[in-house]
Amino acid sequence: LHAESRFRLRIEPIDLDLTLGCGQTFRWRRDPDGSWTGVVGRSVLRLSASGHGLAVDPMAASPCMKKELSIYLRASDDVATIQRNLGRDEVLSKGIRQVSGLRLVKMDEWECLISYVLATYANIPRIKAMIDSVATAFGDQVLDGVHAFPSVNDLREASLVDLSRCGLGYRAEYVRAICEVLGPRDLDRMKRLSYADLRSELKGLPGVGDKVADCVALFGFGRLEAFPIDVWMKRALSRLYGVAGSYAALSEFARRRFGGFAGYAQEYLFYNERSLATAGRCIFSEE
DNA sequence: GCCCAGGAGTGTG
DNA sequence: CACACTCATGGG
Repeated sequence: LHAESRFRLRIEPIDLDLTLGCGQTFRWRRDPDGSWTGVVGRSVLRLSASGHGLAVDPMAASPCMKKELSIYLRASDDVATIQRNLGRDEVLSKGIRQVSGLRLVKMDEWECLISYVLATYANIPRIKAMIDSVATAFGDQVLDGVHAFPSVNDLREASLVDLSRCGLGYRAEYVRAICEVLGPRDLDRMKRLSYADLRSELKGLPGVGDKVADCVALFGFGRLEAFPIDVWMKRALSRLYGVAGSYAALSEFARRRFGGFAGYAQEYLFYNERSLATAGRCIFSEE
């Protein structure tokens, strides 16, 4: 690890508040000046808006950080095409331009899996605290007070007691069990599975049900057709589309309605529903 | 102190 | 398949 100077990343459109603050990823914090500092792989990066992209200040740099960040922020996603596609939806059509800077992220598969197992039945501030605590306890320090997310082997060596000390509650047992069940090459192999097969294999892991499996498929494995449905999405689907029912039924609704970019639609709707609850503001409304 | 959380697992009707 | 109950804990 060595210090490196600031560089630019061409990526457009992107809004850091929307992308890093919407609750899809948990290792970023917003600085008072509007920049965001977080951990990607073994790099610690400070991002700020700059012209047609981002200015990146590496606080701790790793060899492939530019490529890693580009992948992480899904720089090659053609947001204009995605929005044109989703904009055919009557509900999304009106306000979709306001969230054009909300990009999905593509996290490391392992980090994403554990993060969303921890995310069950907890609020976002607590999820961040749990993940920071796990990283601090078991991950390599890459900068003063900042630790990379622990590898499979790092966590495999952690005892259940030490995991519990991170404030994970009953989730500690899930993490331990996943370390036990998951073979060293399993996640790599799963990258080649179809969405349906990937989903069903993820659901075979302890602590992974319908919703977590879809989150990991979307934010970890980059399957844009995945449409995670949590309490917020149930509210959104009920309020905006008048639909309710089982996970399978709502999934089928989303698949037919939003198609291969359902994941983007999900994050737009998730952000919208949460900002309605927390700030009383919303972009999308029912017909 | 109370409430609830980007649910999952298990048991029962 | 639908529902009920429990799970351990901390941030708001």
